[in-house]
Amino acid sequence: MDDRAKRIVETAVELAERDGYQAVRLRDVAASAQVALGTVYKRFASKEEILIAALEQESEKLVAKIGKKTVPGDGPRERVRFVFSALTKGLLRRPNLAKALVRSLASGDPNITERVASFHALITALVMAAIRGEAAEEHGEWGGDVDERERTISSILQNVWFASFVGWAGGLHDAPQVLEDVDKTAKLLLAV
Amino acid sequence: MDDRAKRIVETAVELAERDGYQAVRLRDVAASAQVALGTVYKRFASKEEILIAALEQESEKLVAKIGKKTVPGDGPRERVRFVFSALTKGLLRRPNLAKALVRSLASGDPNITERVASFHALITALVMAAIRGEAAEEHGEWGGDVDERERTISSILQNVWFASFVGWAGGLHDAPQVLEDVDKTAKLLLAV
DNA sequence: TGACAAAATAGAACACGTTTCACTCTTGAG
DNA sequence: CTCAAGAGTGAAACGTGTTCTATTTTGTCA
Repeated sequence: MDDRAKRIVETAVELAERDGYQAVRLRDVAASAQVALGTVYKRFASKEEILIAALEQESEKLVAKIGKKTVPGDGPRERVRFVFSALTKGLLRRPNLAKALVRSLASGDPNITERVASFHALITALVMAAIRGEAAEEHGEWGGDVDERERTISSILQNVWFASFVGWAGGLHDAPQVLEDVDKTAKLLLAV
Repeated sequence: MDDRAKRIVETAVELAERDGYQAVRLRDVAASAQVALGTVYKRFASKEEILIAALEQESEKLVAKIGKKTVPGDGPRERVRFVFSALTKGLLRRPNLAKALVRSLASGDPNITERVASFHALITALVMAAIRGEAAEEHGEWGGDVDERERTISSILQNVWFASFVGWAGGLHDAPQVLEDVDKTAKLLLAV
């Protein structure tokens, strides 16, 4: 990502953080990033793509912080709770931004499918590492020893988290509920 | 819902079914429904609200069909599978419509929170009935005997289904995967 | 340094959701 | 039957995402 692209994403993040999705007006983004509107569209195909790039950036930051060292906690359940708590709190630190990002994530835009998938993969790696009590850093090659059951459980937890997060974004319930939903699920799926 | 409102929703459904969300142009909806654009906005606050009304209508039809009689199947797991299968297939019969509806459901628009919640409740009732092996019809007053564990499991299954459905709508995976995700979850959460 | 292709720019233009307005039609109370 | 109030209408207008174009700037290479 070149300099201009970075400024564009950064500006979008600032606007989304301050006033939410609808406040990310591309003319404003362009102006704030000191770039022409045409340049914005040279870098990104749509508003959604800018926000997905922002999600990628933000989630990578978060995951880097969370996944760097071994997840603390005594058993899988506690570690899973830790990871989702960190993830949720990290995102909720800027609620408007989080809502805007979730909206893009759930937009169903076929052009961003790949990025959505990679976000999914990122979280899966994190959760699996938490279940096993490892650091997620080495998400490259952990060979064929991926337990199918663990993968399934990670996927379920992630789906529950995502759905609940979308619910939060839509005003269906508050933030602690998101964590509680994940926690209840973990209680049923993980022995300890 | 008066006559005009019905025509509006019906037209929106037709357009969404034919060519998806972006094809639901409100000027076209108005024209096709033989109504002025202002009348559309007298009935519905936004495009999202029209689509949510459509979702309500469609899901009520589906649930009526599914929930009328006792869900077939030998154990909770089989019955849950039946319900989600019917739900998923029913929606996938018109994929473009389904995608458009999911998009509205996940839009995060605060103005439709209540309808989203009631959709949620509808599915929950259906799933709980399936677990118990009852008909969902009497979702009114089944008193204080709502098993907390059953409610939690229903909620998890629903969340997994929703998240996976959103994934399908975004092109992340195909339709059978949605059912498989739910099924795997049910296998882990329900004894039989 | 000069020429030229690629990239950036300013700004107009278009599409569609949404709002507004001036006008007409329908309806129901008296 | 009359008429005021509300509902419906057609059209214009606005905001913002997206596209297009003509012009200028930039970076590379001879």
